[in-house]
Formats: sequence, C-alpha cells, structure tokens
Amino acid sequence: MRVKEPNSWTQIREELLRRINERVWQPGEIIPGEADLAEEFGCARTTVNRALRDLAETGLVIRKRKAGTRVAINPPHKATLTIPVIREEVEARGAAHRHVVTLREIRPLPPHLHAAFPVPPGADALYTETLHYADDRPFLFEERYTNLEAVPEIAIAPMDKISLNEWLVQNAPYTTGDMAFFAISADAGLARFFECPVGTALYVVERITWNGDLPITHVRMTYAPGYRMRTRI
Amino acid sequence: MRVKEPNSWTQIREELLRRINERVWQPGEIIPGEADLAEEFGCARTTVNRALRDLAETGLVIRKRKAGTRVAINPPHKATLTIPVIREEVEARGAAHRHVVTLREIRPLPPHLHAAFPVPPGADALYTETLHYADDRPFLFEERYTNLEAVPEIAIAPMDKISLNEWLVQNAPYTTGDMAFFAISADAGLARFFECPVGTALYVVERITWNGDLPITHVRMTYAPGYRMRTRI
DNA sequence: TAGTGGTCTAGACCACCGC
DNA sequence: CGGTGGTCTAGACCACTAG
Repeated sequence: MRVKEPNSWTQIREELLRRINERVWQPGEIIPGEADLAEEFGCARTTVNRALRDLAETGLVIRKRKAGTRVAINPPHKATLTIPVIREEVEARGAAHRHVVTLREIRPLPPHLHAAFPVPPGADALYTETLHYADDRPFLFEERYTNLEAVPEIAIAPMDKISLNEWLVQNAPYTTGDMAFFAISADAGLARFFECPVGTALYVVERITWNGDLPITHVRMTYAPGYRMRTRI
Repeated sequence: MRVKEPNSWTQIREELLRRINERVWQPGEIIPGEADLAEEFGCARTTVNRALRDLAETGLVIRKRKAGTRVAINPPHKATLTIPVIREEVEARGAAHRHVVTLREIRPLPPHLHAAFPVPPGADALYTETLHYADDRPFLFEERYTNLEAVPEIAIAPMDKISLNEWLVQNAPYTTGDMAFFAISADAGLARFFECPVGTALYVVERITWNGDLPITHVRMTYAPGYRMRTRI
C-alpha cells in the first residue's frame, strides 16, 4: 500500500528511483538533465535538483558538471551510525545508567598511539578507565586518553555525576574524527568486569577526535558480550 | 560597502558552527529564526535554510516548526559507513580479489531467521557460502539466504565470474535494510578457513535487505582476524 | 491560532570540465 | 567554448505545532 508523498521533491525522487530500479535507466547510463526533467515533471529545476542531490548523497547516481548525471554501476551500501552518549544509549534500552571511574591519572601517551594520536612530544595525557552499567549489569568498558593541552579544564571536571564521555561531548567540540570497529578477545581484566570467560569475543569501537589539527581524545569502548550495533539503511 | 566574499551556504554554516562551538549560543538555547539570520547575513532565507538543514542532519541543532531551532545538548556522533562490494573493498587495498562458492543449495530458511526475515511459510531460499580472498589470503566468509520468490533469476545467475554479492547489488534493488555489527568467536569451520585458532574473535556484519515488504536477502559476512572497519566523521 | 521551519517557483549567474 | 550541475534570490504558500 503506497503512502502518498507529502511533497513534490520526494515524489520526484521516488519516480527517479523507480526508473533506476526497473532499469528504465540502465546502470552507467546518463539520465536526462535537470532542465529536461523539470519540464517533464512540470516543476522548477530547483525541485529536480533537490531530488537528484538526495539520490547522489546515497550513492545511487553520480553527478558531474558538464558530464551530466549517471546511474551508479555498483551502488554502495551506505549506513549512518548514530552513536549517542553512553548514558542515553543505556536509557534508550529502558535501563538505568550508572558509571564508575576506576582509574584517573596523568600519564604519557603509550607508544602505540603516537602515530594515530600525535600529541606533542613529552606532553602528558589524562588517562581514565570508566565502567558503565545498565541496571547494574556491566555494559561497557571505556579507556580514554585526553589531550590536556587541548582540554585543560578537564583536570577539574567533575566525573561523579556526569561521565567524562558526556562531559567531553558537551565541552570539547571537534571538527573531525576517525572511527574504527572491530572485535577483540576478552583479557583477564575484561573477563572479570563482564563476568565472562577469558577469550570471549567482544565488540569494540575506537574513536579519535580532533579540533582542527589539535587532537582531543582517543577512546576505546568495549561492549558487553552479545552486544550488537544496529542501524537501518 | 562591498563585501568581497559572495554569500555561500557553507560560509554561513561555518559561522553558525563557530557560534555554537564558542558558546555564543549555549547548548539547549534557541537561536534566531531563519528570517533574522538571513537579514544579518544579507542573504535570502533559502540560503540560511540550507546551512541550518545541514547542521540539523549532523545532529548539531534540533529544528522544529513553531518551536524554532535549538543547539543540541548532547550532539550525537554520527558516522557514515560506506560498505562497497567486497571485490571493490579488496581491490581498494591493493590486493587481487578471488572468490569461491563452496555451497549452493535450496533449503528452507532456518527457524532462527524467521522473525527477522519473514519469507512466506514453506517457501525455500537459496543458501550460499562464499569464500573471498585477497591476494590468496582469506579475507571474508559470506553466508547468504536469498528469497527465491523475490529474485527468481538468481537460480540461473552465474557465480563464477561475478560473486553473488555483486550480482545482487546490480540486479536486486532494495528500498530498506537492517544492519548489525558485532563480534563472534571462530568455530571450527571459520578457524579452518581463516587459519586461526578456534575461539579467535572475529568481526561480523549482518545485513537484511527489503524491496518494499518483500525480503530479498539475509547475509552474514565474517571478516578475517584483525579486520577493522574504519570511517571518518 | 499564530509563528516557525519546509518547500516551491522563475529566473539568474557562476564553476567546472568534456569537447 | 558551451553545456551541465551548483548555488543564490525574492517572494509565496503550506505544514506543523507550541502555547
């Protein structure tokens, strides 16, 4: 049962989508220009542009000036992951969030992070380990290095009421970042926290954020066994 | 007074971004309406709208009709994962891609998939197992159920030159999908393929795609030990 | 119900780039 | 060079929703 589209540019997008999916326009083929489509649909060129721009963002068509718009040959799957503050993620599951800071000290950045997280030589970082619980069940283990030069106020940040995770989101804006997703085996420490056997496969998210050229923080978040990160595409 | 810089929506976005990052506008605070900003920047309201729409897409501001635009309190981290065809992912790493179909048979859908992948009762699915190699090193293990009712032509699809992965991308359009990312321990079969110990932590991506209400395919892709999925935010 | 964002139009100029 | 998409404008009407 089709729902009537509320506005024009989404309707046009759906019609273009239909022509692509039903091979009216073959993969790799050039499609009519914006002006032609605008005339066909009886709307302004801006409206067609909006629809085509949306399709280009999802990778379904490739647009180039002068060359025109082509249907992508191998349209990539694009998934947008929204990674909220840990507290909100826990509460979204209907659980109560609680966190405990188990370690908080100034220490030099470990060598294996120097390449990805180039703080000035000799500079120290704030290292923190935080346990996050959902309804008193272990949920996530967070290891974080924060560049004191970039966020000096962090030395006096309260970490009992609000987690460092949330404090940084609110107080340390970033411009770019790198994320990595992978799997590790639980070592003794993780096994103890998650109450699982050593060697259990765990899902890990690593994130490095920057404010311009200034590295802000490097965080590794290890989720409880069985965790699945989900998204809709 | 002549302004050298032409008004551009990206410039306006950067200025709005600056005001948010420098706390000119506090988190949670309402910011001026589009009309006011347009007057301030000396541009059309449409241009301000474009900039604000972009900020809203990244989650940095929350927009509501009548209520206005507010700075987000806990701006979520959003990461866009681009998941290309496996062959292209391997080749992007400078390696040669090769795949082997080790199993291809019609079988009923296993019970544990019925909830997430509701093919009609009694209907069969095409089950395939494919090994993907990068320069002859094992790269990925793919287990796939494909709904024969949705993609009947798949029964005669060639699977030697082009992998089922790529064939489906090119021939079976989808409208929506669900993805999940998690970690598992290698069982005996995976350990043999990846030449790693049983129990090694492996990164897994699962994807279910739909064309409207019609389920297309359910695929589980298990990556080689040490694999990291990366993205820039 | 009034105010705000969402969208559309008709026209214009510009940037890019294949030819 | 000329064609195409990218952007901007000034104005208009509409959709949603807080108060």
